[in-house]
Amino acid sequence: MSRLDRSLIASLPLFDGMSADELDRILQAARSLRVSTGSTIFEQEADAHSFFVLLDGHVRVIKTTPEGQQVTVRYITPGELMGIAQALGRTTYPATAIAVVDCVVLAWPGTMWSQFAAAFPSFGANTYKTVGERLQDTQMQVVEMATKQVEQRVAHALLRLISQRGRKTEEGIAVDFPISRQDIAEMTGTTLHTVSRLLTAWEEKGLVKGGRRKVTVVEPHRLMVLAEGRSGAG
Amino acid sequence: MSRLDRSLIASLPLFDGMSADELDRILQAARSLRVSTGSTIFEQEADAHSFFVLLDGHVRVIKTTPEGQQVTVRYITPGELMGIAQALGRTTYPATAIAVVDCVVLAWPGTMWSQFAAAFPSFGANTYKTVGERLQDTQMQVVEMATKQVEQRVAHALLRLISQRGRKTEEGIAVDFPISRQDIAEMTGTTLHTVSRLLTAWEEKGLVKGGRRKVTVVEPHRLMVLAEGRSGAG
DNA sequence: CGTCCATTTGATCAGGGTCAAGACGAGTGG
DNA sequence: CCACTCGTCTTGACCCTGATCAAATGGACG
Repeated sequence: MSRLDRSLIASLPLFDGMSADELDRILQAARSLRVSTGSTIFEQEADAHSFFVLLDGHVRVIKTTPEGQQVTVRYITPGELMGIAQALGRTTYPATAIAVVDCVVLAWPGTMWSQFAAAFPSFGANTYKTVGERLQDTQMQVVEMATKQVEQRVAHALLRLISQRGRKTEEGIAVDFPISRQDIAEMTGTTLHTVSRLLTAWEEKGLVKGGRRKVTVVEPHRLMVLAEGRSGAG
Repeated sequence: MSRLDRSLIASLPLFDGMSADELDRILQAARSLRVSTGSTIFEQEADAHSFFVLLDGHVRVIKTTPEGQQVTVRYITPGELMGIAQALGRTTYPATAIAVVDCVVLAWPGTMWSQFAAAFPSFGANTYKTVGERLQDTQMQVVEMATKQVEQRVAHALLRLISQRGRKTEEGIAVDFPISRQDIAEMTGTTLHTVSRLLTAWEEKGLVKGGRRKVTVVEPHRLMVLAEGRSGAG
């Protein structure tokens, strides 16, 4: 295995304020993995042997119910932590992580998490900030599911996708990894049929442009109006 | 104001592993408040001047949408932290907290949170454990809302209420604070009408017993069967 | 060229929201 | 002590959103 260079992680907010020497020490403990599309990085209920940072690619984090239904909890972008069961006081992973494209990740033994947090205060603080942000995101999602119609939820989900993982094209802003109708349904608590119907309707109105495992938002602003919902919109 | 005695907090898990001296130092910085039923302890979007520990009573934490709809995020039990915007890296409260009965709370200036976390590592660790647990609870809730029918969600909510805040009576296990149909609706993302119909139906089957702002679960086990839902239940 | 997967689209229908009244019970003021 | 009022709860009627069932179409890739 080739030596990991500190430039891999130096620019990540997670390691903000750490010296070159500290970064090297952290990297020494890491191993880097290539994960091919569709492979599982860690699995719900499994022993949390490691925690990870995604360097490149995109990861979908899902929870599966006892009945086998899947709910997508979040997508992970390069630079983000994942599988931090230790930071949540758990010994098993609360969800499953699947690479939606070929990925590069760094992995550390789970037991090192508390050492890192103690030795590098900014690392601990940044992790907890991440956890705090995820709590707020998740609470927002609960509010949305409790109060908004499916159409608004799907519109919101699309807007979040393009704002955080969008890529400009000549047609508009596309989600820069393959995403199916089923995937969107699992993010919003609906069915692929409903998502398909919505996207078709929006495409007819010129708001979006679809494709096989592909969505491009043509008119973000009008989609935003839709996402706000009917109250006050006549 | 009378001096606060360390016995008030010594038994709380949050302060586990702290010496008498440390507890005294923490209490010196605290002020205690009595909050009467229905009063607001802190308000969504307001500047997070303080964080709190509930000593006695029950608190409902709600989020209000721009359209004015309310969603109950959680109920706080004695001993729990609340309003810990600082631990989430925020300067404003993400939700509103309302006393559902007369309450006693301790409050500390928000600026002290990071000092506490630094000076008393177990305090910091315990807080983050709380945040982690809430993240998991909230994710569970998302999964439930995405995959379960209203009947199952309401059944689950009731079971959680009595398991965490239940009081045994001769009729069964009652929620030990006043809770209306509307409150239950706001916890589960439905309407008071649907909750009312469900409770009436369950009462006819002998599962629960209702009352004005009061619910008693007579047969937790049968309610649990309902909460599991139809898949596999015939 | 055939197979597999994603997507589309139609038809049906039920869960549960909305609208509308009323009943019930608790607290209040006369 | 009673009448009144307000907030909670119940119940009926209706209907809409979105799930379910079913099938066909269309690309992508081997």
